[in-house]
Formats: sequence, C-alpha cells, structure tokens
Amino acid sequence: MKIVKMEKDSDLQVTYSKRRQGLFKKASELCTLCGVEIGILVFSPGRKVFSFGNPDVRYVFNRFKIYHQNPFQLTEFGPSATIRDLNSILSQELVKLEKEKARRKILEKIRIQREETDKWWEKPPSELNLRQNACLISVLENLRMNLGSPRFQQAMVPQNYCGGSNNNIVGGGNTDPLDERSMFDVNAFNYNPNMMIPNQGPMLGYNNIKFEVFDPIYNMNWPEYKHGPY
Amino acid sequence: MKIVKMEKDSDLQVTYSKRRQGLFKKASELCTLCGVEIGILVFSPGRKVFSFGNPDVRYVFNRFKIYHQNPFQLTEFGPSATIRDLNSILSQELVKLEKEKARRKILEKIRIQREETDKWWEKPPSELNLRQNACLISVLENLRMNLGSPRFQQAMVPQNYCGGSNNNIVGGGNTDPLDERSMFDVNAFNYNPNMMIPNQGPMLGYNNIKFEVFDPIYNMNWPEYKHGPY
DNA sequence: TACCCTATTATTAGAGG
DNA sequence: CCCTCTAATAATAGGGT
Repeated sequence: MKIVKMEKDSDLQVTYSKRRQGLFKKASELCTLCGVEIGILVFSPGRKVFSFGNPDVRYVFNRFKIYHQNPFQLTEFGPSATIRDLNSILSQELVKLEKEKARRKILEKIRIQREETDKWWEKPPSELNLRQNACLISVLENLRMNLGSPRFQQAMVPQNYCGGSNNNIVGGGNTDPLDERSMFDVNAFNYNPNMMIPNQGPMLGYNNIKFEVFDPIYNMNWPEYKHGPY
Repeated sequence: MKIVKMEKDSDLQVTYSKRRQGLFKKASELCTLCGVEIGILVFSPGRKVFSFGNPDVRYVFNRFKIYHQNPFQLTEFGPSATIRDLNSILSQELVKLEKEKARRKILEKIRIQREETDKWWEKPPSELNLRQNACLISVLENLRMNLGSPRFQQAMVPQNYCGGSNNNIVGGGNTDPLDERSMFDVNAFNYNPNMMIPNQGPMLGYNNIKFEVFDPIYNMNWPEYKHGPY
C-alpha cells in the first residue's frame, strides 16, 4: 500500500480510526513488555484530540516538561498554530513579564535605599541620626579592642590610604563582566540533545486542524478505552 | 506472544528498540495517510526520552498545554490580528521577559553576595582586607573632622549607648515592610526578610543584616547593568 | 458510524553473524 | 552494539452488512 494522503474522506476516516487503534495497541504492548512510559497525542482529522498514556498522558507530559524548564520558543509553534494559541501564549507571557517587573522593582528599590544610606559615615556626625551614631560607636568599640593589629596599623599608613570620597578606591570586584553575562545566557538550559531523536515523522503540509473539544483520557489500560474519548 | 513484562534485560532492550521503531513507523504512516498531527514521548528503560512528532513533538504537546492552561481570551489584540502580528508581539514580549529575568537575577546575585559578606566590621582589623580597612579609615577620617560635634559627644555618653549585643537598640529597620513582603509572597520569590531592611551601614548588634557596601561594580547605574548584556 | 470477514501485507522474536 | 534472515504472528484495506 502506498503511503500517501488518502483522497476519499470516508476511507481516510476509517483508516484513521483503525490505525489509531493499532497505534495505541502497539504502544500499550510496548508499555507492558518493556515497562516504559509513553504519552501520545493525536490531533485527528475530525478536529478532536485522542491520547494514549501510560500511566497517564498528563504525567508523561509533565515529566517531559522537566526537560523543558526554559521558556518555550516560538519554533515550537508550527504554521498551523491558531490565533487562539498565540493569544493565549501571549497573555501567559505578559503575566510572567509583569511579575518579573514587580520583582525587579522591589530589588531596585532596595538598592536605591541602600545607595541613599551608603556612605553616611562621610557626613559630619552632627548630621547623623541616633542610629547612625550608634553604629559609629559600635565600630569604634571594636576598633578599640583591636588597635594593636599590625595590619590595621599598616593600613593607616598614609600611602596606603585609599579612603575619602573616591569611589574607585577599592578595585577588585568584578573586573570581568563576562561571567555576569553568562547569567544572561537563558537559552543555555539543560537540554540534552541525546534525549531527543530528531523528529522522525514525515514533514507533511500543515493542515489547519483546530482543536475545540478534547479530553485526553484515552488510555488502553482504562475501561473507557474501547469507547474512545469522552 | 504473551504480553507481559519481559524478564531478560537484553531481550527487553532489543524488543524495546524494535517495537519503538515500529510504533514510530506506524505513527508516521498515520500522519501521512490521514494528515494528522501526532506527538509521542517514550521514556525508555534506559532512562532516555525518545520522541516522535509531526510537525514537531513540542508543537503538539504545546497545543495540549495551551488548551489546558489557558482559556481563550482576547486581550488587547483583537480578532483581526494576524498570526504574524501576534508572533511578532510575542517575540518582543519574550525578549522583554528574558531581560527582566536577567536584571532580576543580577540584583538577586548582588543581594546574595551582600548577605555572604558577614559582618566584617565585627571581625578584628587583622582579618579585614584592604577594602574593609579602607572603609574603617574613611569612617575615622570623618570622625576626626567632627569630634567636636555636640550630638556625637552626646551619643557617646554611656546611658545613651545602645550598641553592643542588644538587638533592640535602634528601632526602625523593617517597621513597615508589609507591602513589599506581600509582593514577594505572592510571587513566591526567594524572600528573605533581611533584604528588606534598608542599608544603614554597619550596625553592631543588628543580627542578620549583611551587606557589601564598597564594590562599585554592584552599582546598577553602571553601563553594564543599565543596558544589560544584549 | 460500527462491526465482521479475509486476503494480503507488515511486524517481529529469536537465532545467528 | 549493529545487522540479516525467517517462521510465526499481527495488522489492516477493502468489501460486505
């Protein structure tokens, strides 16, 4: 039999039903024989979705999601993605974006507050509040306990003095912004190429199948199996 | 052949490979014959994932995911929006989202590093590094310039001394962080109450307030951070 | 649509290289 | 691990009801 798209629609429907059943039976046997977990989704020509799953298609799907912690990529959505699909994705992403913005704003507020209170010790003590003076006192307390430290005394030598209002005194820090940059490599997710066999399916022309109603409960191990999805 | 789990592991492996191949072939034929979209995931006995997909397994499973997670809603993008429009908007939003995530990650890293810098002013000066000594020196310099300040001298009076190990000395701190805190709770952020307290400089006796003051690279106004890595 | 029948074809377990 | 071969079994297209 030549494997090409069937012309007659009635034949196609029959063949689809038979072969889908055969496919799910094969999958079921494979599960039992080898103790593997399988999830199958089929978007049918009749605008329904049929599924097979052991132990459950949702379980398999969720397990798969572990390998895809990264945000989805547009390439995942083929040419037959509907406006509904994309609108839905878009609203999800907008929600995520707002949350991220909120998170960042909070962190930034904290940073600004810190900056505003940074270097308060450069002000004259007369302008300090009680808390800040208390801090100074604490520092002095500790200093007094350690005045004999050689390193401290060395640091007090003028040519080693780097203080004052110069922001660049310290050096060090992050001289190599590249490692920061690696944090941005969001696409470097833990994706193992070995885990996926490249798509072995035939690259067909994409038909505009829209899914409207489906329930993925179509499990060979369930009594409902013989009656199809409900 | 009896469909039960195979005992011999070598047999199982062989059968698994053969039948998985057969399953994918059946799926492929079904795709071609009936023009349907199929996604299959198999978690193998060897703990690998094999997939079949037409047009792509992620595409198929995303249709599943989208249907389940998001009721259809037209946001500001009406029915006349084309897929191209939405795809374009979506890409833009994704880029924004990633940037937000990256910015937040940097802020978070800064926060963590600050927390890791552990009350250096409580250590003896002999254990301080140059930067930290420079900070102390800076403080002392300013102190020396202002020793005559009445308020400072008043603060030095023993009965007003609130330093030491008393936690309740200064008050303030996170007196009203509730709004921020709730935002973090809502977002399930790695909320740490310590980061809510505005940086007031070294305050001995304020437990758990940890920060790093002097590294200018942590200034978010620096170009590297302002514009992000991209 | 669903089920039954059957000739034909396809799959595959097991053995061997 | 890969491949080939083959007998036995299973799937299924097409036709009928």
